This record gives sequence, structure tokens and C-alpha cells, in this order.
Amino acid sequence: MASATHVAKREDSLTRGERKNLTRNGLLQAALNLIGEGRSFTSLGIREIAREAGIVPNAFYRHFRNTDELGLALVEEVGITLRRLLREARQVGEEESEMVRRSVLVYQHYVKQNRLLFLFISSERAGGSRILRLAIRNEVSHFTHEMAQDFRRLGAYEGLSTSSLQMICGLVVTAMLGAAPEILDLPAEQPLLEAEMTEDFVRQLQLILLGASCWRDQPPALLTSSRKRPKQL
Amino acid sequence: MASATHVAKREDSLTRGERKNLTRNGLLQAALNLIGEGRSFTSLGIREIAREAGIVPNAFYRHFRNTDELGLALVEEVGITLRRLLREARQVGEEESEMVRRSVLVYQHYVKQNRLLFLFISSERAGGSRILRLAIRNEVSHFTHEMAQDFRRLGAYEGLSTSSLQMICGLVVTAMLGAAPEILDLPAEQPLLEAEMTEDFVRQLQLILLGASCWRDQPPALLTSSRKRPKQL
DNA sequence: ACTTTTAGTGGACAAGTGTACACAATGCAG
DNA sequence: CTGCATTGTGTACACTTGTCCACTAAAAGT
Repeated sequence: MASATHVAKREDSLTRGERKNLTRNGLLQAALNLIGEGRSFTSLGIREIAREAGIVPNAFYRHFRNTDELGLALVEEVGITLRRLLREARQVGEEESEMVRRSVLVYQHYVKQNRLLFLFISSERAGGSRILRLAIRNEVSHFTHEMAQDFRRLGAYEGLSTSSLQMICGLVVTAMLGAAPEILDLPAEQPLLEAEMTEDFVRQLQLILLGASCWRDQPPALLTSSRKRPKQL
Repeated sequence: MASATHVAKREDSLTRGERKNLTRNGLLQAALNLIGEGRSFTSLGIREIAREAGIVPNAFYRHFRNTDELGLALVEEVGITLRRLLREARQVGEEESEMVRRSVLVYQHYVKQNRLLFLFISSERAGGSRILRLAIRNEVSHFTHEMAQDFRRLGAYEGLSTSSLQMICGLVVTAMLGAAPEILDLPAEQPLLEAEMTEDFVRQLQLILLGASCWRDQPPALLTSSRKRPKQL
């Protein structure tokens, strides 16, 4: 407020490209903000986004041809965000006591911290424009892949084939993404509900991993005539 | 086409309530149709729906106060649809050879048969209006509950506590609903991709049920100090 | 020092939206 | 048979929307 011309070289003298990127990010953030206010991305309009970003509607076209293209840019951020999540998750270490629970806590915290992006993923993953859907699914697929690699790196489930490992990670990711909306819809400051949800989520993941530790890749075709198992499957 | 006044008592002489229900269903179907054409429910407008239903925009208000209320009516249909699904699934019988695979095939067929409704569920379950989201989640929760009861009735997993059984069914349902959009997005007539997806889905469910059959409800607190398990969890 | 590029502005237009009001037709209760 | 309630119509109004065009200012290239 006091000295503006003194050290203000940060706000003032920017190369053109930097400025452009600045308002571009402004647009992305504006879209996310609107999503955070309950609007669904698919129903967002150019004018709406531009208004929220504080620019005139026409300027939108200097950055994106239409809202779908902006959506794709958001999907790219989703990719980065998921990669960071994996990096954070790796830091819970491979020491295994309570590992699942700690991972779940990290995940929940991460989802809340990146609320808007996860709102975006969750809703556009199944709804809205086909292009966005596929792009997100692609990003999620990458995420699943990397998770499987991490498992390998940790030396877990070494007996499993790569395809089985990916199938398992796919299930884990499905559970994670399925839990995201419930995390985000939690009524603020309800520690009871949250703890309950957490516990349920933890148990679900434990169940998956328990199944994984029992899983055996069928050599050729073994299940086609599974003779008399106790009472399951 | 030919004889109109002869047997046309079906189209012509209807009690008022019946007629009302007819156009009401017309509105519901219209919304679903639009969803089927790629539009997302949240972005549907009153005029749009009314136009598709073949009535004047204002007549919409004779049936619903706004689009959200129509959405709630759709959620009710979702409930009925899910209940029917359970009924069909029960008919695969408890004879267990290939039971999972057959259930998956039933499910896939059912999703394709009720394409529009599942499109609606999938996208509104995580996105759009909070009221709709919660309503759908409620319906899904009912579904999970009934599925758990069915397991009980079949005498499967008798060793498990009710809460564990529900946790497991929750996971199954999450996997099912997560698979729905992928089923619906399948490029038409690509038997390779479809078979691959089916197989993956089957294995995921088998993994869950395998985990379930190994699962033991922890007596008091056993996992808090799980001493030295091989290399999993 | 000049020209060129380009991010952002401003105004305009046709089209679409939600909703309010007055009205028409008709099944139904008295 | 008559009057009422209710389903659906038509018109109208104030807004919002996407996009076109002409324009400014200033950074970047020469």
C-alpha cells in the first residue's frame, strides 16, 4: 500500500507472455471458483467465467476457443495434482503398520486442500462433454498406472502379474474417486460423521488389499470349473 | 392409422389424472432423451424440456416447480430401476460356478437397457445440484442395504458382522456405479474392448469377494499393532 | 524510431431463457 | 345442466448468452 514504485517490479514490469498466462490462470481459477459455488462446469458460460475473472467476455477468446478447451486445460491441472498426490502418498513410507489408515488421512486432507479440482474431476468424470470425460479418464488411467509402479517399487504383491496389479490399482482408484464427493459433501465440522466415513473407507481399502494378498493369477483357465469352494464367489 | 374412433378408447377417453400423468411422464422422458443426446441434466432448461416433450413452456409448471423437482422425480425412477435390477440379479441363482461373471453380464445388459437412467445417475451422483446428489446417494444407499440383505438371505459370508457386510456391499456398488459410465461410453460394436472391460470388471468383483471371504471382523482392536505380516496391507 | 502483434475493450445483435398474466378447453362435482 | 377447477395455450417482458466488428494501448520485433 505504502511504497508502490519502489519494489513493485513484480506486478508492473512483466513480459507479455507472463501477463497472458496470468489472466489465463485467472480464467481457470474463475471457472473453479464458480464450480465451488455449486455450479456445474458443463453449465458454465463464457460470459460467466469472464465476469468472474474480471475481464470482458470477448477477451476469453484470446485464451480458449470455447469452454470445453478451458476444461481440457483444467484436466491438465488435474494431472499435475494427481501426480503430486502420489508424491505425497509415497512419503507415508513403506513401514506398514497402519499404512492404509495414514494413506487415507493423507488422501482426505489432499482432497479437501484441492477441493475445487476434485469437485471438477468428480462431476466431469461421468457427466458433461464426452471429450472432457475421456481426457479425465485418461489422466486417471495414468494415475492408476503410476500407482501400480509404486507398488512394484515397494516390492509389494510381488507374486502378481502386472495386469492383476493394475486391475487392483484400478479398483483402489475407483474407490478413492468414489469417496471424493462424499468427503467434499461432508457437513462442515461434523467430526463424528467424518470419522465414521474415514473408518469405512479404511476398511474398504484394507479389504481390497486383503483380497490382493490372497489373489492368485489363474494359470491357464482355472475358474471356469471351480469345483466346490466353501460358499463364496 | 385406419380406424381411430373404433378402439381408440385408449388414447381418447382418459380420466384427467391419467392424462396428467401422461404428460408428466412425457416431461421425464423428454429430460432423459436430452440427456441421451449428450446434454447434462444440470444444464437443461425448462423451455428445452417442454419443447422436447411437445408442450408449451408454461405447462411445465403444472407438474414441477423447477427442473430440480423434475430431477427428484427422476431419482425416484432410479430407485425403482435399481430395485428391479436386484430382482433380476437374484435370478442368476445361488449356484456359484461363474456366478460373478453371470451377474456382471446381467448388470451390463441392464445398464445398456436403461441407458438414459444410468447416464442420469452417473453424472448427477457427483455433480450438479446438492439436493439431487443427496437424493441419489440415498437411493444408492438403499440399494446397498438390500444387496447386503440378499447376501444374508443367500447364506453367504455368514461369519461377517452386518456392518462389515454393508461395507463390502458398499464397495461392490461403488465399483458397479463406477463401471457404468465406461459401459455407456463403449464405442458401438467393439466386442474386443467390451470383452476386455467385462473381464476386468469380473476380476475386480472376484477380488472384492475373495477379500470378503478372508475378512475377519477384528475382535477388539487388532490391527493397531499388526506385527510383521509378510509384505501387504 | 518505426511498424507490427496482440491482450483486452466496447458496442451491438440475434437468439434463447425463466416467468408473469390473461385466456381457452374440458373433465368432473354439485 | 351448470359452474368450477385444472391442464394447456399465447403473448409479453426483462435478462442472459455467444459471437461479430471496430477499436485502443502497449509490448515486441525491426
